[in-house]
Amino acid sequence: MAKRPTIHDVAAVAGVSRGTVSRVLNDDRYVSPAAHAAVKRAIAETGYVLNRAARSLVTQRTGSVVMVLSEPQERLFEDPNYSVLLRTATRRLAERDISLVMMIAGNDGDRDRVVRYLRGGHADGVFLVSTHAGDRLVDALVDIPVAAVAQGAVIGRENVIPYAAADDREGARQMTRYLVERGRRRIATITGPLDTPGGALRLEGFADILGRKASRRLIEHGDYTQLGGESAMARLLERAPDIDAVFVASDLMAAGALSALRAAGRRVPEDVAVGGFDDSAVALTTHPPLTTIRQPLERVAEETVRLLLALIDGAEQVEPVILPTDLIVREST
Amino acid sequence: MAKRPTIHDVAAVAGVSRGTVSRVLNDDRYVSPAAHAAVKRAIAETGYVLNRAARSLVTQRTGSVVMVLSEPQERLFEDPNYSVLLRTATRRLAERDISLVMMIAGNDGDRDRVVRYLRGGHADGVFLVSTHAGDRLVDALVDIPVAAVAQGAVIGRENVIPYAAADDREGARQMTRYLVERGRRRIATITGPLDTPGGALRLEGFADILGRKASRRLIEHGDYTQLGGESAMARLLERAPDIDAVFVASDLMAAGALSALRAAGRRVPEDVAVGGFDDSAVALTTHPPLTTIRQPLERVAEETVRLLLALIDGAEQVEPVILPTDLIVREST
DNA sequence: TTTCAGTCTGTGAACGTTCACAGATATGTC
DNA sequence: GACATATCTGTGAACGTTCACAGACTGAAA
Repeated sequence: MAKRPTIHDVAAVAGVSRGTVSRVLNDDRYVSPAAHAAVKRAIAETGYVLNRAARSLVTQRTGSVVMVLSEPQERLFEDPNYSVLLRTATRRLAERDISLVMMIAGNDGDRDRVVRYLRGGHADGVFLVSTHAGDRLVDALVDIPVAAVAQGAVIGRENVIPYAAADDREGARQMTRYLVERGRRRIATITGPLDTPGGALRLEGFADILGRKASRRLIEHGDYTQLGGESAMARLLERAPDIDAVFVASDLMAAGALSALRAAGRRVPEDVAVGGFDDSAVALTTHPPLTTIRQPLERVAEETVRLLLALIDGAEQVEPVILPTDLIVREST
Repeated sequence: MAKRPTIHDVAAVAGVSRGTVSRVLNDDRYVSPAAHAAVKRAIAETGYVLNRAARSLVTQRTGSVVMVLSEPQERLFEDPNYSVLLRTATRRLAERDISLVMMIAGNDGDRDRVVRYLRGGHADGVFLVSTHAGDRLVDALVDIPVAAVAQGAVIGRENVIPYAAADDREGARQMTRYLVERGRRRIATITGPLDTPGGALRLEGFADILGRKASRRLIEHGDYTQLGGESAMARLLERAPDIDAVFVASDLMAAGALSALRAAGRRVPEDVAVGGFDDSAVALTTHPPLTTIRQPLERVAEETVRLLLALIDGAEQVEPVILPTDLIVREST
């Protein structure tokens, strides 16, 4: 197993100097066509691959960004949205030869690890996913000279961390408006945790349409899990047995709500209409299939990456991006 | 924004030499308690963080591992198993201060990128996920001096790439045996792609129990997607209308099968019993909830990581690990 | 012919570590 | 008391790049 060829080997084969090879590698100006060709040929011949560590050492850039999942285990486990995010971000970054490092920040120990990693300059940027309001990590971030963006607003830090997100509030309005138009009169909602944008903003959208009809009695909170949705629905039915529709802030919770309704002997959609949010894969496996709000997740991920790259490239400031949602009507309403 | 402190700064503050600091950093022998304490204090005081690039340059180790998803987009999108894998691997590796880099190898261009990355020595190990038989990447891997393991056997390369996996074959036997015991007489199956272990081995397990009763007529193939399961079920019903049970090689496909059965007016489980595989989140959202085979995915991921770490630490060879599955009975059978 | 700007190339120094070695001190054995 | 051995510490060199600089060559303008 021969040693890996270095820039010196390439230079020797091409009959030029180290510097010229480096210039070719970095697409610098001022390289003669002849030298350029010779270097390219030498690279192919020797099978040379650049040593990133060596480059990093002098440039102070790493060519990598960290995706931080600030989420307790359970959700990550259930939520299929992460996959889309991960895949899209990996792809887009790979195009720029930037690699994506995964980190999980479920507890304070994890968080410290992330902070240490970033403080050590091991990454050029951070990509926060599903970060909750008040997350210490976000506060630590402002002291670290690293580009940072979030997928979905970080509640309370909207102006600190740029983000791309679906229009949660308008999406919730679309669904609520639709339920009203279908003649539903007593519409309840099951929200997500209120320290997440999906929790807070979707509730706001719901309230936007219903105004004072959105009474406390008709609002119940879930944790984005199926079981959470099920028990929230049960509580709702007990407190307000006369509801004829419910807007659930995620498809997975909606699946749970369907079980609770079935257990209570309510027919969907005849007795109670159920609207979800996400248009994830579950929306199709439930019976009946869910009417829901589709988020352009892939585009959200793409835009988030775009913002991050802009910051890494030196942009002083970037504007948040909010993308429109679509109402998808199926049989549950 | 002051410059980041280096090992020299720490040495100066602690009143020792570079070498001693390095020894403390690497838990080397031969450091006096006094020096050790002084260095620790200096590290805390200066806020020093090790520069990995510099270390990498001299040690030829990177402290990172690549997880390669060799999968076309669609599956990744739907399969929730990835999240478990990703989370568990990230956690376990983080404990050893090894970071996990994500790469996707959906097409040949991607694959070349991965090969180049590994050939460049940018990672100490590779973690293959859901690699299909005949994947060029695997062949390229043998020429590269990098530790490699797979989650799930790579069909045809079982002896080349060590792996950890659930006992697919025995799991399929458990389910098939159970269906037989419940008195089902005409049992069909919907397999996964036969170039994946989940496709091939689960079919083998099915055939192990049924013997010659597992006729071609009763075997249909899917692609692990819900839609694929739905159309496979439809084909099966057309070809063999008298079946009274079906073993589906994944929960997601089973969800599709349920739709097809409902569309054909068959009751589940009265007319046709349906058994899934995976015990993923979908198994609970379907109606009725699915009887299925639980895979110890978390342990599979842990074991895979363990094998990888062993190889990185210099083990010459490691043995594959196969973990037992459990039958989970719900209402679909 | 001289001067100048533009193009191209090579070279030394630096980035922040680890490693091998050499030297110094302490501990034990005959 | 002499010697070997174990423990501890500092130092120079190396890892493979990039960057700033200096010098050489070209062609055009004065």
